[in-house]
Amino acid sequence: MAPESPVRVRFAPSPTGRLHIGGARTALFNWAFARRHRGVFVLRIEDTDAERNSEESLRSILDSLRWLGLDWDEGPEAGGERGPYFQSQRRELHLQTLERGLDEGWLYRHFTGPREPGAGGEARGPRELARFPDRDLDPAESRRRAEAGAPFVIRFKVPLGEEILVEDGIRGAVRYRSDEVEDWVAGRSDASPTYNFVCVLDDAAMGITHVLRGEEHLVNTPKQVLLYRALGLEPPAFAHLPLILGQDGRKLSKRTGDTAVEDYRERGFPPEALLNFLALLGFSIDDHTTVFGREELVRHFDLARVNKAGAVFDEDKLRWLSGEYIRSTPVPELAERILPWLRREGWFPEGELPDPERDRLERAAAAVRERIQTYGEAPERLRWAFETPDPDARALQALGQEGAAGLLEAAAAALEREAAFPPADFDAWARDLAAGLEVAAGRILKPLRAALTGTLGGPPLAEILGLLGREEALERIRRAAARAGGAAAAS
RNA sequence: GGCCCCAUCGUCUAGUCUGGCCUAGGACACCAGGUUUUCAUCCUGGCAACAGGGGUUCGAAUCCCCUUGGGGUCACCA
Repeated sequence: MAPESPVRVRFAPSPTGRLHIGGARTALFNWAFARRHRGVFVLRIEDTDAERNSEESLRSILDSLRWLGLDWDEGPEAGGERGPYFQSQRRELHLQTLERGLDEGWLYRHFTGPREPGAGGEARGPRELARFPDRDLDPAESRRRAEAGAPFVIRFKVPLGEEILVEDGIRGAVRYRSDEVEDWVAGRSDASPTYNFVCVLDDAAMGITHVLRGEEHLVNTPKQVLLYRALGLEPPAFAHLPLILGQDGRKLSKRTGDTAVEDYRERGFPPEALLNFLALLGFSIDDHTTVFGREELVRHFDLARVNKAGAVFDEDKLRWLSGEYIRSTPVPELAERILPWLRREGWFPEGELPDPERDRLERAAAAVRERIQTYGEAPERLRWAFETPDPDARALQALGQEGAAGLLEAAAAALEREAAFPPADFDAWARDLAAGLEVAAGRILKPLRAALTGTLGGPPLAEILGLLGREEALERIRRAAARAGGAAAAS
């Protein structure tokens, strides 16, 4: 792009629901494109569907964008010179332009009977495009009937026999013949303008230079290009992003799984991971870079590197990436991140944590860091530490082993004798203990683990001991010893 | 069905524009082995793809055509 025409892109969601994964990816690519070209990223709210709009949706969308770290330069709560940023606030311009189109003859009133329910709808044949006789109605007559109260919608009078060339930044040249474009509705019977109409007016008013949007909009493009022509305006550059597909290979929808960004947030995916994953859907930096952050994305973002084919949303890969980010998070920060989930279990109080609690939290974070892929998995991995464990089958077996009771008693006694808790060099301590009792280390360690956590997996014993604390640990060991096979201890 | 888009491992992709360096590279998943007191992490190895057919060319994953397959869209929703 020429330097004198700075890039201006926009993300234009309608506040009729939470931010969808597909929308987030569109926002991300627009954001990256703007940042890459030192341009402006605009957020515009398409709130023209009064029926379905909600304040709650708007809040949720802004929230999700911010959570992902996608900051907008102009838009709600950011302001800007090219506002308003709520579509509904441009109503005056929209209505005036509707009038103008009628006057200039590129729009016409289509007088409808008592609410023709959509001209077509179902599978339609080749030439049954929406063209209506009112197209050629005398303007004066048209006005007269309107004033007489006859119901009508306003349609775009698609010129016949024209070629419409869309130079798509991702797909290249896409050609349409205007004869294949229907006389689309620009103004509803209640006088409100429709999406295709206002979208163009707003993009023009806001000086949008590049429109990057989902492929489902590709077929809208010829309609919009025709409108730009009628308006005597130069259309922006278009680029249609490949669709995000569900496991079934179709456009991602609620049927296939979670589709809202908030769903992933609630399940405890780090925003960096979701962002990274989204960037990988239809884009790649090179032949080997998989894990990268926003800065790197911006540095490398290029429409030429965006794919044409749709991409299946693979949650396994998202989970892996998420685990990757968690493992690279420093313990104190990870502690902070998983805290909300642990609080939800009632394991930590609200408010500032006192030092002992903070220490416990960090030990907990360290214990799960390499064992979870989402923050949401932390509680299940840590339950044993905060609640009395219920030994599982394998743990029971370990506890029932010959001599388990005696070995546990011996371990408890040895632990009690140690000045430090847990022993400074746990491995050496365990070795010595095993040697003293003349058994293999595993004979002691397994039941110990079972007694402490109720399962045979989990973090290293030293960490378990540290997290539990001397008192609780000893109590668990003794309690388990009392229940373990005591008779066998003698043998 | 009309129109439009697309087509490399099961999945995300590199390579395609600017044919040869591709006996097609990386990642996820899966399988096997190793490290680890356990689980996990980590390391090593393995499995696995150019949809099919015609051209063009000395040479095609790369260019052209056809077929097949998949998707999008056909609202007074955006």
